Amino acid sequence: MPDTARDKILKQSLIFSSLNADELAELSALAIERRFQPDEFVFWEGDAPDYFYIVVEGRIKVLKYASSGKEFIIAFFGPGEMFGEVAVFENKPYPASAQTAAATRILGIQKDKYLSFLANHPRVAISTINVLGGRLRDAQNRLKDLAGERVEQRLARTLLMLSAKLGPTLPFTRQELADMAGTTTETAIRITSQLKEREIIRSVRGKITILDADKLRLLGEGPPQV
Amino acid sequence: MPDTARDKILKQSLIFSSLNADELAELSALAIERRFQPDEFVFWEGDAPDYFYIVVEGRIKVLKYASSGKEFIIAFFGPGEMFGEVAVFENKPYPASAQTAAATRILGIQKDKYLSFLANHPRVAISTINVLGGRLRDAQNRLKDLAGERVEQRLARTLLMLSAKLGPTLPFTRQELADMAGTTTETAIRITSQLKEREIIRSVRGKITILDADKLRLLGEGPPQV
DNA sequence: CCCCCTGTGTGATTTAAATCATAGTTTTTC
DNA sequence: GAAAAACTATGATTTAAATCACACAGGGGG
Repeated sequence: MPDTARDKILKQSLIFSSLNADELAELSALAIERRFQPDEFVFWEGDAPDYFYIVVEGRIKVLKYASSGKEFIIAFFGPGEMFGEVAVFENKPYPASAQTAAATRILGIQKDKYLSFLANHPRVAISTINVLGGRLRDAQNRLKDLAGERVEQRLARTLLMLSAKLGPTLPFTRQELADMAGTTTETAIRITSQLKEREIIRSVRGKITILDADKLRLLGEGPPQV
Repeated sequence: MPDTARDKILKQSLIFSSLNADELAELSALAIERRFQPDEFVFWEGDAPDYFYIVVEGRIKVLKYASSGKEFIIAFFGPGEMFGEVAVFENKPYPASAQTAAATRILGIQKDKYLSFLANHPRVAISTINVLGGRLRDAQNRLKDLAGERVEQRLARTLLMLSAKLGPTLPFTRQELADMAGTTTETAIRITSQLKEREIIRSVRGKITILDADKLRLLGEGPPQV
């Protein structure tokens, strides 16, 4: 049973863009589709990794919990992006949980099937390496930020990172922002309020629009007192 | 000119273990060797990524600087481990600097040559995916720690992570430990002094030996007050 | 239509950890 | 073999950000 939306997503996905129609069909045949309501969990940290996933429609939040229960958001993923891959390529339990942030359709491919597909499609393996490389680069940047930058700068950089991917209008609450930047909701509210004051951002409930990316960049780069 | 030490390292390296003698020779022919004194820089953050590297002998420290100048150590790499790979697979400047931590020999392979080698050796590509997956997992764990755990726990986890790789005796100063855990030298000294008091670790200048990994794990996992 | 929950906003207080300061001790260097 | 540098140590003080506490607005669901 052909599903055009599904194949279109696969084709447009960064990892599979090199595949021709036949190969896409082959891949598509391996996949099963799952549908979720908002806020459902696709898997939990610690689960055995049977599947690796690609978002077809909607939004996935990947997160971990600190020992205090505090949530840390590793990333949001949208259509065409893969998630759950770390566990699969390592054959260890999922290192984080995945929760839908909206009504979401995803494609799941069984670990073993995907690994043999990879072995037979070197270009897909290379793309996978590229995607993982990019994620590793991002993670290392954030590590440095969390270890050495202050909250205001971390928030500024988080906003910039998000807008590089999603454009100037960001569909996140202050709480989500805080959970991505490693701070508290109150602090995130305080700082974004200042940014509104200075007309660097605009915001309505659950949405933040970046008005002046340059100023934000300045804020993120260095301490204001320098 | 055959170099047995060099070929041995390649063979033992996680990424190349699947290659046979011919393939190893092919790879070896692509590589050039570079030698460094301690504390020299192999590349700087922002440099154009011409080469990707494998450590033959010695130790490489990969690090980034916060805007304050504070150093954050992303990782140490020893014989058989690759570094500088993120930049190469993404064709962007090196996202971090690499400095030798001892007299060090490394093998460098030109980006383009390595990419075509990968394309022709799917098993190496798969191994690369595995290594990147592992590093991504580690990075995400550390992100969560830096965002949500307190310094004592971060230090405990840093020690455990290191000892999982290197054994119970760790060749690091308090300063290096601090730069890995995202804290200051003074704080790292204070906390490790407490750990010595409680006979969880032992230490001499520049070396830390873990005596009681279980207690350390307990410390790292949860807040003591729970 | 009203209630409730979620998101935003702000003030007061606390606290963990950074910063500043000083010193002893071991290793390296000239 | 003396001097310098690196590492460890510890006390006092400051500070950024968390925590606690309360209030209000708007949107969605019953």
